Amino acid sequence: MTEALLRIASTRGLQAVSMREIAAEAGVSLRVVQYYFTNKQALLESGLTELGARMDRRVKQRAAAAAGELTPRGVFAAVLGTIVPFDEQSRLDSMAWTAYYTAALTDPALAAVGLTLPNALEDFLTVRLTAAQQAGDIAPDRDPRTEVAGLLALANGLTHSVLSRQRSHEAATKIIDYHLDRLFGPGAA
Amino acid sequence: MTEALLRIASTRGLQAVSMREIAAEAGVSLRVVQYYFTNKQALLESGLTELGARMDRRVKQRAAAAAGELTPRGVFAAVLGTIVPFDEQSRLDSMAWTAYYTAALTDPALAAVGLTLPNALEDFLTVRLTAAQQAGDIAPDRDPRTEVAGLLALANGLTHSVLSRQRSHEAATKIIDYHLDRLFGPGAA
DNA sequence: CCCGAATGGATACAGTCGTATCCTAACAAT
DNA sequence: ATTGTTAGGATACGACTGTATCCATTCGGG
Repeated sequence: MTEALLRIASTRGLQAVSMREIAAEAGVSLRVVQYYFTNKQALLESGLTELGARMDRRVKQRAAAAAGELTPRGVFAAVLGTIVPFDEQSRLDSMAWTAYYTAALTDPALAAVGLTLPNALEDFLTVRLTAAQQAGDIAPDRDPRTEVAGLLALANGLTHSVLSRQRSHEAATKIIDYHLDRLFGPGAA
Repeated sequence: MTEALLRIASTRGLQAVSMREIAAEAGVSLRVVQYYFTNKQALLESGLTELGARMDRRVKQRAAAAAGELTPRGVFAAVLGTIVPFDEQSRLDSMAWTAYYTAALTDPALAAVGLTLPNALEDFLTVRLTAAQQAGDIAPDRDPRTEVAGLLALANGLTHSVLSRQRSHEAATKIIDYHLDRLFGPGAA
């Protein structure tokens, strides 16, 4: 049901999401949609929550795949590489995510839910980078939080250019790797 | 009239834009809105065009203010510094721009208009950076287009974090300057 | 057995949407 | 002076929206 919502949001936009459209997409009656989600607001929030859960799942999946050698750089490559859409499903999810992000800019209720994950991500990576700095993996004159903010902003910006088909996933990944090389590269300690 | 449209789009979102709302905001009757813009589609496109014109004006204004010493780095600082919102008006315009960008992801008609300026910007900066490279201002092993793409993505990502009030304009500018230092810094030639 | 809760189909309601139509004015050119 | 174009007020239309109501099932515990 929430899947039907996200399918519509990612292909036709959040403004095309109506209770009747979701009912049709999910193959149920309007009443059923009303039954499981009392409000449209509740429905929208459930979509955002599900989107966050998917993102979380993807990061963990990717981290598990690259397990064993979880270097600080590996963690960053996994997380940032997950933000930029890399297959059709993650592209669709990114579309929906962008739609939600934009809606949240003018809808405080959505903003509260939507900012949770990005903030958690920034905190998580900052902790990791601070630890990496103390271990001598990156130069001491770098400010971990600023670096993390820059990398996340870069990943988000690249996501946009990938979504609008200005750039391929590979091109975006190369740019990220380039920046990670700079951060974790030689002359770090 | 188009101003009324952008005022609504930037404060209440593009989905809150209706012909009647614009009429009320502009203090005219519904018929007048219909008269000057035959379609809602035409109305939306006029808003996007106006938004691009404003952005263009701002860049030129900033370039003129920093005139005289138009180093390659100065050009980049001016352009990227203009992308990240720096006052209330540019913040509102960025809000509207984001709304349009998102709408364009699922509306081909808007995408055609909306991709013109970003592409022109990337081309413009790439030409500048290529020239700077030939003049020895940046290292020969850098790929100008890739660098430009990375910087624009960074500026766009930072814009988002500024809009959602995760970061101040000053913090964003500092991150950009840091990256420009790296690109144009010593050891370039 | 049966009765209340969970589940869901059908339909109705008031509002908003984009668009179209009908009717005045004003003003410029013939 | 009349005619045509530009400009705009008032209102109507059908489509769609979120939400509410009324009713029919199904099903598990008393």
